[in-house]
Amino acid sequence: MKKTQANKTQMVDIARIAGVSVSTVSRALAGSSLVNEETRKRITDLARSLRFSANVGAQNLRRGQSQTIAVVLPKSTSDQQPVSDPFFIALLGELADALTSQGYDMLLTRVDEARIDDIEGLASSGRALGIVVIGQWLHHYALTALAGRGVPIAVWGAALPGSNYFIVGSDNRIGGRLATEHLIACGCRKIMFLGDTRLPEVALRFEGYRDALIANGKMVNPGLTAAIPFEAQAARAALDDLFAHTTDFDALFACSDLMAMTANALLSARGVRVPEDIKVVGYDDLALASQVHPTLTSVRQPLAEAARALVEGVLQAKDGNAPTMTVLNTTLVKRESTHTVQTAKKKTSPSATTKKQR
Amino acid sequence: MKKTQANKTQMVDIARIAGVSVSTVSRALAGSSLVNEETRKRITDLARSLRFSANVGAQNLRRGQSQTIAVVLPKSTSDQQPVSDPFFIALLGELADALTSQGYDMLLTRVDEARIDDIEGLASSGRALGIVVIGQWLHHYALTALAGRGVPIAVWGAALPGSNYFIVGSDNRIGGRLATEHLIACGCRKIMFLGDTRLPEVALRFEGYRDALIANGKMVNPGLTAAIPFEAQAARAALDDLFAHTTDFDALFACSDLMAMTANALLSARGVRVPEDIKVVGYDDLALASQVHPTLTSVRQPLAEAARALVEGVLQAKDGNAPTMTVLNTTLVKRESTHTVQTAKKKTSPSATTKKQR
DNA sequence: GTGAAAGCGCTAACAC
DNA sequence: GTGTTAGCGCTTTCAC
Repeated sequence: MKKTQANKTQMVDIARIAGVSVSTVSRALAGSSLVNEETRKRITDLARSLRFSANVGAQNLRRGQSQTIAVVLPKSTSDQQPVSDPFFIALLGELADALTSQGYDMLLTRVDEARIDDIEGLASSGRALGIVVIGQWLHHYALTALAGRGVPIAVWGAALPGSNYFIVGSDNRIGGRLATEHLIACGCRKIMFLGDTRLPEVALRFEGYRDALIANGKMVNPGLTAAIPFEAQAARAALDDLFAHTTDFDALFACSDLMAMTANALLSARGVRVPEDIKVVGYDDLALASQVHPTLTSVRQPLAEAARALVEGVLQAKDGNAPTMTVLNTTLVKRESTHTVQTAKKKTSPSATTKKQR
Repeated sequence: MKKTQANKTQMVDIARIAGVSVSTVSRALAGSSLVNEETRKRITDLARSLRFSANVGAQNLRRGQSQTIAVVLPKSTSDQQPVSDPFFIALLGELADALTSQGYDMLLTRVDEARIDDIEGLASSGRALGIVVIGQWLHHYALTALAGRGVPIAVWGAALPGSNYFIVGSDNRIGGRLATEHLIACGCRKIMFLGDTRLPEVALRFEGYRDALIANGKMVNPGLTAAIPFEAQAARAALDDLFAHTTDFDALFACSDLMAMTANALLSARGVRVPEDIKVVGYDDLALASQVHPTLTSVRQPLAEAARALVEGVLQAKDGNAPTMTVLNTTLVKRESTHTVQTAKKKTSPSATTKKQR
C-alpha cells in the first residue's frame, strides 16, 4: 500500500474516475481555456461532489510562492495580557476580511517584542509571502534591519520619513489637532494630554495638540501632560496616581479610548462628572465608545482602509517596490463626553479648586 | 538560469558551501543523532548565519502533514461588525499563545455563518490539520455534518450530549447559578435574566439561574427574562427598549460583560445607580470589567485552559479519537457593581416604582 | 484538447 | 556517518 496523505482525495483520484490524465484535471480545475468545455464540466462536477480541494502546499511548492500573509501582533515581555488593546483587534478583524476577500490566507502570530527578529522566519520559510506588523513599536531599528534584508513587511504606525519599509497609519497630527480644537471650542481652557510621547504616534498627536493650542493663542503647559502608557493595568495605575495629585484641568485628551474609559471610570469614582465637570476625548473610536456612559467623543481612524493599505503594502514590498507611507484621514466623532451642558455648573468643579501648575 | 524560489537560501546552498550532501544538511538541522557532532555544528552555524529556514511547504508535502491549525471566527451575515465580542478576542489571543507554544501555526479565518461548510476546505486542502471553531452557534447540524465527514474540529461552546465532535466550554449552568446566588445573597429579589436562551450556552446559564432561585425558595418569573442578543448594537437597542417598558427589577444578570456594560450605561443615562439602585453581574470577566465604573462583577471562564483544551481537541480529532466534551470551571469575581451599600437608599429606586409583571 | 514527463524543496529509506 | 535515490501532490513545459 502506498504511503499517502491521510486518505484525502487528490487529483490522481479524480483523473482515474474521469478517465483523463492528472494534467487535464489540473487544467480543468484551474479554469484553463485549453480544456474541452464538456470534460471540464465533468471534472469540476466530480471534484465538487468529492469535496476536493487541491493541496495548497504542493501548489505553492510548485509555483514557488505562497498565498499566505503573516500578521504579527507584538506583545510586550512584561505585559502578559493576551491581547493588549481592542483597537488592534478591530484592525485585526479588518485585516482578516481584507485578506480573505483578496484570496489570501492569514497566518496570525504573536511575538515577544524582544524577539521581533524571529518573524523573518515566517517569510524565509515560505510560510508567508510577506508580513504585516501591527502594534505600538519602539522597533524602528529592528524593522529597518528586516526590510534591509529583503523581508517584505508593512507596518501599522506613524509615518517616519525616510524609512525603508512600508508604513500605513492615520494622520495622528491632524487627529490630535481635531480633538484639541473641539475641546477648546467646548470652552475648555486646561486640556490635559494623556499619552507617552516616546511613541512616534503619540508624539505626532501631541504636536497636533500643540498646533491647536497655539492656533488659539494658548501655550502648552508642561503640567498638563502625563505620559500614560497604553497597557490597561499600567494605565489605570498611572491615571489613579495622576488624579490623586492634580485635578487642575477641565478636559482630558487621551491617546486611546481604553485610556479615556479608564479615566472616566476613575473620575467617576472620585465624584467628578463627565462631561459636566470635565470633558473627555478618546482616540480610536472603538465600537465600545458608543456603548459606555457617557458615550465617548473620539478620533476615528479608518480601519478598513488601513487594512487594505497594509495588504497592498506587503504585496508591493514582496515585488520589490520602493517603500511608501500611507497616511489616512482621521475624523472626530462627537458624543456625550464632550457635550456642553446648559444647566448651572456646580462650583465644586475640580477645575476651579486648585491653581495652575502643581 | 534555474527557476528558483525568489533567491531564498535553501538546503542545497548550505550543502554546497559545507561540502556535504543535502540529506546531511537535512539531518543535521533536524538534530538527528546520526550525524557527526562536528559537521552538525558546522552546518547549523552556517544555517544560522545565512538565516536559513527550511521551506515549510516542502516539508509538509513530504511528511504528508501540516503544522497549522485553522481557527475560525464565524461572523453573522447581518452583523457587519469586524469582530463581535471582546470575549472571543481574548480567547483568540490565548489560542494564539497555546498554538505557538506547542509549535503550531495559526491560520485565522472569518467565515460567514451561512457558509460555515466552506471551512472544510481548510482541512481538505492540507492548509491546516484541523479546525478550531469559536463562537456562538446555532450550527450544531453543520458541525455534525463536518465531523461526520472526518474533518477534525473542536468547538468552543456548550456541552451538547451525544455530539460527534470535540466540544470545549465552561460550566455555564454553574456560572449562571453562581451569579444568581450572589445576587440573592446581596438581597436582590427581582433578578432579571438577560440573554437569548435559543443559544445552548445561554440556555444552560438560565438553568443555573433557575436552580439558584429554586434553591432559595423562589420561582422563575417570566417577566424577569429578556432575550437580549449578544451583538452590541442590537443589544443596546433591545436593552433600551426593555428599560423603557419596565424597571421593576433590582438586579440584572447579563450573559456577557458587553451586555452588562451597555446595560450599565443605559441605566446610568436614566439616572439609575449601580449598585445602589440596581446590582449587575456580567459574564466573561473581560479585562475591561475591572476598568469601567463601577467595576463589574462577572463570571470568569478560564480562557487559557480553554485554549489548551481546544488545541488538544483538534489534535485528538485528527488522530481519529472519539470526541469528548471538556467542561471547565467557572468562578465568580465580585466587584463594585454588586457592592452592598450601607448608606441610606434613595426612595426613588426604580425597583420600587412599578409593580411586578408588566 | 490531452498526455507524458520533469521538477518545486524537502525527508527518509536504503546503500555503502 | 554520509551519499544516493525516490517520491510527497501539484503545475507546466513539451510533445502529439
